[in-house]
Amino acid sequence: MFQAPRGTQDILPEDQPYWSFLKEKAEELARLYGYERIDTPVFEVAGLFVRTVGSGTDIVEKETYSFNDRSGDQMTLRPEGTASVCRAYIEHGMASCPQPVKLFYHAPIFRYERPQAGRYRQHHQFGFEAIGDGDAVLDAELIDMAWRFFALLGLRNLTLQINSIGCHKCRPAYLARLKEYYAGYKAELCGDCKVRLDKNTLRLLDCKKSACRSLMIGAPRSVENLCQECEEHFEQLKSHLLTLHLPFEINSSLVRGLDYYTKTVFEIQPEEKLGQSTIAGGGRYDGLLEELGAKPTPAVGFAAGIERIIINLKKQEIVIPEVPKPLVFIVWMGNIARQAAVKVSGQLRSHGIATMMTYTPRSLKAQLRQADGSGCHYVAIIGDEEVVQKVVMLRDMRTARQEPVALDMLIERLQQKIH
RNA sequence: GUGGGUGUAGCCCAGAGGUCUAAGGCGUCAGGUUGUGGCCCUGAAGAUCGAGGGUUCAAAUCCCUCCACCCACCCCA
Repeated sequence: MFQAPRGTQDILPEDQPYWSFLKEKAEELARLYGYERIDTPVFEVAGLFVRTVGSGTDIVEKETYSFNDRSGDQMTLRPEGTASVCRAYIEHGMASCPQPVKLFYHAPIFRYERPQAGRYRQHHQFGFEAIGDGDAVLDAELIDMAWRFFALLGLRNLTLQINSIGCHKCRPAYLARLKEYYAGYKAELCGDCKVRLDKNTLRLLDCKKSACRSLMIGAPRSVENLCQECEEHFEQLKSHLLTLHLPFEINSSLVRGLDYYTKTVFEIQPEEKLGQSTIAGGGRYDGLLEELGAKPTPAVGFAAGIERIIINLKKQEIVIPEVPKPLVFIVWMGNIARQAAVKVSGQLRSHGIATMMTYTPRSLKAQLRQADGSGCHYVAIIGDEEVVQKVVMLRDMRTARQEPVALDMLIERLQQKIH
């Protein structure tokens, strides 16, 4: 038997209300902050991600789904959303639009990882990117937007952590200091961190091993090693966040796994951690557009993981709006009545009235059971009697009352019921 | 990629070498007379016991391999 590929999942009807709910709220959020929808291809030329996310990152180094197409070009299923949006911004000359250009998307994301709770090989993200403005006000607005998203969804007990990791001017010096510090304790570092020392110095800061964590306390902090521009930016960001009453905390060991971040980085997590905890993360990426060949263009963005949000909505038992059920279920007895049922169903639907019906002959009892299970508010019963009298027996399943309604009055009557 | 756990019908699960021709609940379908649902009752369908190999007179039950899922690490949404 075939199964869905490892780390992927079918989204069944019972879960769809969560997905529609989230999409609605994301669209509401986008409207609220002036973001427009963009969709980009599921796959891109492989080099796009190598260039932006970084060749040394885990995402690019060992997690991509890549393939050669029939002409031999190397393609990659997108492992994140930002690079594609930036590519589209450049490709369509959006630098000529009023800046910043604010775009949002929701898209499947592919990463070849070992699946576990809240971590899949195909997962879905909402992403919001604001390209073309470097002011800290925009960072603050974006963080405010991320925070508001979860408020709109009704999620409680979240934490907002921010940090600044500097820019291409001040970061090299900071990294050198950090490396120098840790090099002095090389013998005490865990195996992973010995590798990080040379390859990914920033990540030394968020190792979870207790020995490394105690070293982290004395480590130089990025926020204390910013250049003047970055420091001012960070100060302004904090001030604007306070103005917006956002309950942020500064986490100086917050770093992100993509190379393109500069200055602001932030994450939102549930207090009660279940498995993979981060439900949204992002930051500023002032060097990314330039890296792709555009003139220097500042930008900020964040992404939120849909599956992880749903896990938390369920955990917090948040009630999702129900998807409405059809209004009418038509049941019938006998071949002549069947003809009438087919005709009525067509007429109802032509008038926008959601209708279900029985197909194969069954006992009236069985049909009513099915109608009951369908959740339809009304059942229209058609038998020989009704056909002769040109009526249907319209039964209200909630009150269990029923009355004959003339066929030519049916639509009008049902439209009244809707209001 | 590393380590640990689990794997019995669509779902939840009993079962711990012969009494398993695998039990129960939910769900599905059909009935409980002649045109009426939600409760209740009856019945039916549905399982090569994750797959393959082995041990044994005998395996869902023991062993090995593989696969999948779950959990942690790693990484990230």
